[in-house]
Amino acid sequence: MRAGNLFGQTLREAPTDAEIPSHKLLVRGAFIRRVTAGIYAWLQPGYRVLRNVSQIVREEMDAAGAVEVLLPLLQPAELWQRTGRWEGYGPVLYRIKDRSDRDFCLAPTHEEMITWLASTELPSYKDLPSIPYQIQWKFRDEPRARGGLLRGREFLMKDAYSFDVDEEGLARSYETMRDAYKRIYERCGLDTRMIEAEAGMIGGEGRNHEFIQPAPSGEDTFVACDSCDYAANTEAAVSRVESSYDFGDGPSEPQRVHTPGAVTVQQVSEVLGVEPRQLAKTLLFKIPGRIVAAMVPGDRELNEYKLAHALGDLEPGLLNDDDFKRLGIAKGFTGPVGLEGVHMLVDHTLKDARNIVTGANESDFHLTGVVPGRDIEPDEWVDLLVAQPGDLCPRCDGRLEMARGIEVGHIFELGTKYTKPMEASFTDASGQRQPYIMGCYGFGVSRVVASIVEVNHDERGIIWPRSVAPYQVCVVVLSDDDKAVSIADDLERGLEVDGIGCVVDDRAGVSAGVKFGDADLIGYPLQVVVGKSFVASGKLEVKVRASGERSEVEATLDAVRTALGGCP
RNA sequence: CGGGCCGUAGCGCAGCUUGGUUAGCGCGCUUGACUGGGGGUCAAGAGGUCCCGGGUUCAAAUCCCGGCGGCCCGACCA
Repeated sequence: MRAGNLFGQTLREAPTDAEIPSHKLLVRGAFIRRVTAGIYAWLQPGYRVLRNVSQIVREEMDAAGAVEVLLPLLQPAELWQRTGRWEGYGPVLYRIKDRSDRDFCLAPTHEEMITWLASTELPSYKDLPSIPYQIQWKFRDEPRARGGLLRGREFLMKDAYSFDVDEEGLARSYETMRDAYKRIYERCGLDTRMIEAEAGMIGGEGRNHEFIQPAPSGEDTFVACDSCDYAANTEAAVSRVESSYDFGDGPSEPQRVHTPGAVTVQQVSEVLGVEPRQLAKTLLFKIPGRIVAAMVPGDRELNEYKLAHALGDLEPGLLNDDDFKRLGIAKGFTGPVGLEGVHMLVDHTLKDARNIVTGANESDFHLTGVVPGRDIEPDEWVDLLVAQPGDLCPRCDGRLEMARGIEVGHIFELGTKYTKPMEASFTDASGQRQPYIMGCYGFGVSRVVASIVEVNHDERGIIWPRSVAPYQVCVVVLSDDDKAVSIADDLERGLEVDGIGCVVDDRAGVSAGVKFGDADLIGYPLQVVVGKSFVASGKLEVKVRASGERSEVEATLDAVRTALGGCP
């Protein structure tokens, strides 16, 4: 490939809308162009990287026994109505009507489609297990697209789905995919961490894990133990709280104190001259048919996912002002004592609490000296806290640390979540119809491209690992001497025979500085310089992009291959 | 959906406060010359619905109203 034939222009400055390194560098290097929020055109080098990542995924999926298919992007509403996700997906689902007013959507994921196909293609237990997968575009009308390729409204995903006869089979499929994922990330030059996670919109009944690439630009926060391998998304993390909420003997019964206008934990603790942790927050939620109170220490956050799980996976909504008015509850002064007709969940760290402060259920008043178990009788003691750095690990005596990362994959044991409502079943050995036991395995292909750049760049540009680089070698031609031109041709041809992509930058009238700048920005793993020193001495200069190391080598294909072998 | 900021040439920006020649600058692009190992120099050019609509005014990029689009933080989410 001649540098002059690439479709695209490198930019010296990144557009203002780009903030994170991968977005800036991918745009500057002419890998991608923004069309509108969250939608990108892939230019030639970008598309090559995307294909390289896809190919690694394909090889590992095939090696793991998965089989590649291709499912439609445009799907009829009926399919989605069967699982309730036509409504459930809400505004994130792109909806379209055809000429006769039938509803369609652009697929945000493909569980419905693959499950619908399974019944006809996998009728017998003899057909199982089966793991179809595809590499296909997904469409989600995100509330906030951001970070270039990190969160797009259109993005490329590898999605695999496993169908098994029973839970044991699912566990095996799950582990097969998990191991394949580890190999894929490694081959892409990423150093991901597998963590426990929330299942979210995909749902499911069993295990689910996220693969996270640690990076400051990542959107996910996770906690990790400093001494064992426990790691979990903050949404799902379990932790042990070290500090005690026992504030000693207090009065023999709660005391009503005047706290005019003090609504927040901060305000109340200032008015009463106590630490925020001596307070307990009582938050009220509604779920169909009842009101729920959730109580946590004043210095801690409530984890709404944990609350939802404690309530049988119903989604609790915070009470609004009208609800408070209707129920006659004093907003800002809610407390557990005397709260009638609500289901009360109290975080288990408060089990041994004594002498704490709560709302009095009366405007401008709080109660001090409250003792859970004596003054209030919770319906349930449960874990309701968002894990914090410094908390103790649930598995060992280590401490949890917090970090940010990019979610580059998410795998789920679904069980029968989709196969039951869609009546997808096979015939077992005894002739009975059974729902498939299903798993699904998402891998963000375009997001991985961005993640690789997040992790592999410097102030000059991208540093692609060889495995995914758009081209592995750039021959920078700085002389129009016949010898220089012909060695560049020879190298390109020779490398291409080996399947090694090579760009020859022989653009006329372009200064050496521009060529070097582009080569560094685009991030070819190896640069080979053919200039006046070659004309004079017959030696080539090679530069390893990652280390910046330069050396002189013989002007032979073998010497260049050897130099390339020294690149990451 | 809440808070903040922003829309002027392909990209980055100035001009707007205080309305008034032909709307400017850098990069990039075109042509020519020089140059030729880290974004080089000189000269000449091309390129604009000043986001859209309405209003005020003799006169609007500039002031007012409404809309659309974008970015960031939060909420939410693979």
